[in-house]
Amino acid sequence: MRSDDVPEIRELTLFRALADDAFETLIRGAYLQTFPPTVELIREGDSPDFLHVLVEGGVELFSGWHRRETTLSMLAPVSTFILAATITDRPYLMSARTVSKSRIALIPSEDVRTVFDADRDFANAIVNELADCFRASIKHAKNVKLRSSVERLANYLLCEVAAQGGGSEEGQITLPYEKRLIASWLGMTPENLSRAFGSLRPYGVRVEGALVHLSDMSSLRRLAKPTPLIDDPAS
Amino acid sequence: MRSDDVPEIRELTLFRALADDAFETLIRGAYLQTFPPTVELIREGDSPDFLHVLVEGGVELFSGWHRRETTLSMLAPVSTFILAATITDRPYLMSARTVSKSRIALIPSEDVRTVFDADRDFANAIVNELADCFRASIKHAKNVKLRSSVERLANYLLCEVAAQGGGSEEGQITLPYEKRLIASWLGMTPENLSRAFGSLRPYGVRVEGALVHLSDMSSLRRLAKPTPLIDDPAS
DNA sequence: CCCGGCGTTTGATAAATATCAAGCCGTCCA
DNA sequence: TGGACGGCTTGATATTTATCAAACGCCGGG
Repeated sequence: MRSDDVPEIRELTLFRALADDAFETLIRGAYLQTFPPTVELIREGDSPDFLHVLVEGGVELFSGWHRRETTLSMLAPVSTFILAATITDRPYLMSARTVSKSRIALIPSEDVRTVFDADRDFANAIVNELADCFRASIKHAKNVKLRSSVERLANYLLCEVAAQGGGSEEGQITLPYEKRLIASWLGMTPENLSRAFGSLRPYGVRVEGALVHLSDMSSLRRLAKPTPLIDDPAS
Repeated sequence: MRSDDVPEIRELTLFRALADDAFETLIRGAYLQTFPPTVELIREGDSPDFLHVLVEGGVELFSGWHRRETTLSMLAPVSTFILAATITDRPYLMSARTVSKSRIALIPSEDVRTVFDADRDFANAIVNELADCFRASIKHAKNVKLRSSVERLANYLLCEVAAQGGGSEEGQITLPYEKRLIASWLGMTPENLSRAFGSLRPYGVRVEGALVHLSDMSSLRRLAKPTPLIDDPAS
């Protein structure tokens, strides 16, 4: 790894509390690599050689089964991925591909396990990260099992407008990636996402390419019935 | 806690490697309680006062949203639950209720966090438990998002027959709990589960109450197309 | 022993979602 | 600059799944 990349990694929540020598162990065998879009980084079923840390760009976690495919997570910097597989040394459950040009740190799994055993702060950070991933996954399952596709889209839009700093009555968001990915993450086909946008029109949702205008968020909220126990990524 | 209950707890994977004094800290404030069936133990949104350990019986983890409800996990002894909420001290994402008479150990969350910080073996066990929960949740999401309800049922039956020690060509299983719970876990209505059983008849599936006979598992397997990355609880 | 309740099944129907097909519209590349 | 490609939309249709209603049967309580 280039030495001027190191401070950047050091700043990540996962590594901030780490003792210097433990950190040194981790990065000794680590790479920081840049990938173009749509590169498959990981194939589900393979063994976890490296813990991955997305430093810049975007990554999709997805899974396939007999001609079907679904997106399970969209990652933004800074996130680790396949932490659970790394820690327990079991095969990946998801594949990963870049959605845009991305910089990714690759840390040998064995080193992660070594430092995990030796450094309590690191172990602590790992556990918190894992717990967050678990909770996110539960929320995802609840979203899919409890709501219709229109309801999922409505809630997605409300989450995005909050994240992108819109008002509480109207707002505007730019979809952060292709609609087909949003559709797949929300558990529907692209055609269905289009139609779902259409059926949100009476609730003040207007789409122009990647731009979405929300002109009546109260009414949208009445339809979406958001709850922190599904929709709040921080809760 | 009654002193003759202690050895039983001590045997659990989570506590086996634990130093004596650390274990003592955990046990000091703990209860072991017996609950009748259908008691609501935890309500989603509440704060995690206790880590729960199911010692005997059965527990359903479920979640509701506006008149809808879904089962996210069925627990058999010995399992912990709401570990993630306990560790990160955030509200429960799921409710829990007993499905049968159950004995459950309740360990104050604060004690769990204290021992977690002090004892490396315990931290290690916690992380493995968490990683397993996370992976199970991912598998659940994949199952729901990638397969139809008939496919989910077919795979469920194959999992059960393997767990209950059936052969590889034919076998018989007894459903471990009410069909409505299985339906809810598989993400369908009870009516639909009935019909799904019906459409598996040509694949050698015959139902008699809680007994299910599988007379042509090869054909069932061709339909189900099981994969360890969704169906193997141990992988 | 009979009764009532609840879980289950079955049927009829409706709603949600996917599939197939075609056309549109950008972008990228030759 | 023309064209090819991929993503998006729209329409028609098929499939999947849910809902509503009724009947059955098991099981526990009076």
